[in-house]
Amino acid sequence: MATKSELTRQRIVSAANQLFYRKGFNRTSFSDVVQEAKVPRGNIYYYFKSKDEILRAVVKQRLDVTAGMLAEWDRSFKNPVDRLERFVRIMYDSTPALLRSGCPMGSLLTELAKDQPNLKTEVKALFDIFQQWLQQQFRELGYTDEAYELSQQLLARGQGLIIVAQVYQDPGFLERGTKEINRWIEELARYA
Amino acid sequence: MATKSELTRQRIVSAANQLFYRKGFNRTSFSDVVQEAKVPRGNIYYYFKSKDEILRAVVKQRLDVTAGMLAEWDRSFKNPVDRLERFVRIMYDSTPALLRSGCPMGSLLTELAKDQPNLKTEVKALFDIFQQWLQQQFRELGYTDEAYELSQQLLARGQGLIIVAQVYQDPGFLERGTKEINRWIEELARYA
DNA sequence: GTCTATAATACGATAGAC
DNA sequence: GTCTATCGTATTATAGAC
Repeated sequence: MATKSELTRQRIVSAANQLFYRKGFNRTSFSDVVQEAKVPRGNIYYYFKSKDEILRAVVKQRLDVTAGMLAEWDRSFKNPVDRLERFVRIMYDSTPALLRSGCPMGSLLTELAKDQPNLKTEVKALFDIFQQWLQQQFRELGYTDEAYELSQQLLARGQGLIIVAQVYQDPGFLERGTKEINRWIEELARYA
Repeated sequence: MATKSELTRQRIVSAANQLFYRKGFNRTSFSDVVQEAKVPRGNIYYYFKSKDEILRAVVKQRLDVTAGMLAEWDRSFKNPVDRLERFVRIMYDSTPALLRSGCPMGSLLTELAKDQPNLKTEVKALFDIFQQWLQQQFRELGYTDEAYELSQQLLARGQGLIIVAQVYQDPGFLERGTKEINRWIEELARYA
């Protein structure tokens, strides 16, 4: 049920989600969140009793959105190559945001992995959902044993591309990189 | 001249350097730094008038250390392939630190690129010094026009490897990845 | 349930004694 | 130059009125 309460809570989570991406988790204050969400100051503690809990809600929301997206891709594309290339295309499609704030899951993990191990574990789930889906695609391509390794390699390639493109503010590097990844995928498919 | 003042300053920079790597820049407080450096509380403002200035000193120190290391590699290895593979070996040699805290320059840049553009620019210099050295090696391999692109690709591969290895706490992924990069380098050398 | 006022703390930074 | 004491601010979090 979409009570007023539920909607307010949702606004807080969405505001926090954006801010964690644009400013980072540690530099985002409660003041930032309530301002962005247009919720009165102390009210946030009615919904979340700590900042960590907001992060958990943000991760859960991202997981839900991602799960929906992946399910949609599964329906839209019958061929695992098309699915993998659809995944790669996110990087191309969201170039401006990636150049500005990096990878939404990679940058968050990098920040929290340093000395917030509990929060890092939460964020790892964002990698897991993509990794498992990618692994499934490689399995369907015929790479039964290598599927896990290949899924990690694809994630690593994406992360590396995004960071270097961000450092040098170079959308072309991102574009060339995604094309190269697609060539790699097609070659894997050919020799499967 | 190594006055007592200089040594104290150096201790502050070294402490900050370690803490920025292990905890991140924004989560490292002055209290952390003076405690680690064993310098009295307010004393730090005699040497640095702001936290940003400490970061600048840390970057400068890292640049000096890196420049010395690269010069040493230039002396030790005559072959650009050997030099490139020596570069790749840092990742293998520093596996435990990378799994714990990520790439010293990549993770710092990811943190600061979000909404501290001035500090991001400072940290970019750490990428530049490696990038230019790598570009020079690819040039010497015969890849005149492609040297810049190849240097970025090598940086990107390294960054990607480190992040995924850190997410999954998987030293094997890092090791296999560095070997794969070496194969790539040798193939480039072969077809130069 | 919703919101204001405010506590409690940690932060970066300053003033000024020695 | 070195250090202590402390300021002003921003932070997370709470108490309690409505």
